Amino acid sequence: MSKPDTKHRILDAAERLFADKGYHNTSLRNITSAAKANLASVNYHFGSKEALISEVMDRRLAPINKIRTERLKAIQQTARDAGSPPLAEEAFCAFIEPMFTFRESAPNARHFIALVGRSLAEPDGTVRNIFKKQIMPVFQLLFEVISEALPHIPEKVLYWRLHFAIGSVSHTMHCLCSKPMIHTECAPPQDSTEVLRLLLPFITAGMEAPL
Amino acid sequence: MSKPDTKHRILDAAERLFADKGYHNTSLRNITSAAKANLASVNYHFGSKEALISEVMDRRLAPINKIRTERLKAIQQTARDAGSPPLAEEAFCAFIEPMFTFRESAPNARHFIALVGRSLAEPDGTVRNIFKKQIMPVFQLLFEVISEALPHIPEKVLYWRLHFAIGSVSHTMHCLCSKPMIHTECAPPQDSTEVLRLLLPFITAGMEAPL
DNA sequence: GTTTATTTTAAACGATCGTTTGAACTGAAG
DNA sequence: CTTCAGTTCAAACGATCGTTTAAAATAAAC
Repeated sequence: MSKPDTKHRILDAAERLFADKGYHNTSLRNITSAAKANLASVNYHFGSKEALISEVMDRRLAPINKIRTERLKAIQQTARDAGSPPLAEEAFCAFIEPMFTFRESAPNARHFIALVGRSLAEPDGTVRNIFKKQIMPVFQLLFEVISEALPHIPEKVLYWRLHFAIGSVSHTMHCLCSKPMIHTECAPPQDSTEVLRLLLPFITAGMEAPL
Repeated sequence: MSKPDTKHRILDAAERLFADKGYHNTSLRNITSAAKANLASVNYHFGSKEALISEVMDRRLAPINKIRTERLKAIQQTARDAGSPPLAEEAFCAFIEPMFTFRESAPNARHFIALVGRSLAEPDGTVRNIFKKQIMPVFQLLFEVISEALPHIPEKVLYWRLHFAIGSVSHTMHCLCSKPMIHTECAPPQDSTEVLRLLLPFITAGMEAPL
């Protein structure tokens, strides 16, 4: 951490500001002044604003997606060895839990989670494509495992249900940081694992719903 | 439509561009040139960019939310008259279907649906608050009806499940306009009512999931 | 200590933003 | 025809954007 200290500070500040105000509404001057760095240092260390957001996303998503992939493949292998289908709930847990775990792992980690939660809804292709590139293989694998878990459900139905589930997850992730929508009393969860324990049964029941 | 023709053209162009590129990434020059209007006409007719997006949202949301409210109140009244709880699926249908119906009602209506779907994920408070102001009473009413439909489920659980359901809905609404996430073959629905018929059982099963 | 390579800095670049201005145009009322 | 409110228009406002430049500062190598 001796030399590229500036780089880290920029990444941290960018992560927080992108999550709070969005990509287009955050200027490089906002970021560099928050990071106590010179304006030109962003273009020096990263090349461009787009390369910066790309690196902001990648440094967190890569390890998280690695864990997700490992867990999903383990579930797949265990089920095949046992000759019985995997559990849909376990598959979704493997997909979702790493995000919640990371969220609690560091004081500023929740900013990134909100950023990721918003990524799929980003109207601009820049952010969305960066996120898609990272998440697509995991989605594919998740879809595989879910297909094996629920072989009686047609692929097209499964596709859309997975789509709905992703909506629940991403909406939850970026809402855990902001103000509650309906009831002020219900909203603030100190420990987000409580939300995970509510989210998993919801998704599982939806996925397994009768046709 | 004789005099304020420009106002309509601006609203339509703004609706499409805000949905496609987002609020901050769409300039008034983009809008006025698409609407074949003068740059200053936005500030003349609306006052500001923020007042414009507000009117873009309101002119569609107001009638849709009126329908939703009427249907939800009718469900509530019918159930109370019959002395039996309402059906959760009917309540969600009353909430969701008007959006899908509107989406198919005009060739350009789908742009607005995408805009609304993104609104809750907007990092900027401007757009989100405009949308919240319109949607909050409907959310409250929906929560009421769902509470009566599922009285055995604790309020806090119900709150979060409704939260998850809203995530599914909004994600679906803004994704119906863009590229599919996973399978190219599954995605493009000509008639979005097919998606509604898949979405409702998913949400209902999730809401009614065992504790 | 001198010479390299790396990083930081202040200043400026051209472009675009939302908004404002004041004159030109419009069409119906007097 | 003249008057006048309503509308459109070209032009400019100051501010901010992402990026670039070239010099200054720092660290590393010899």
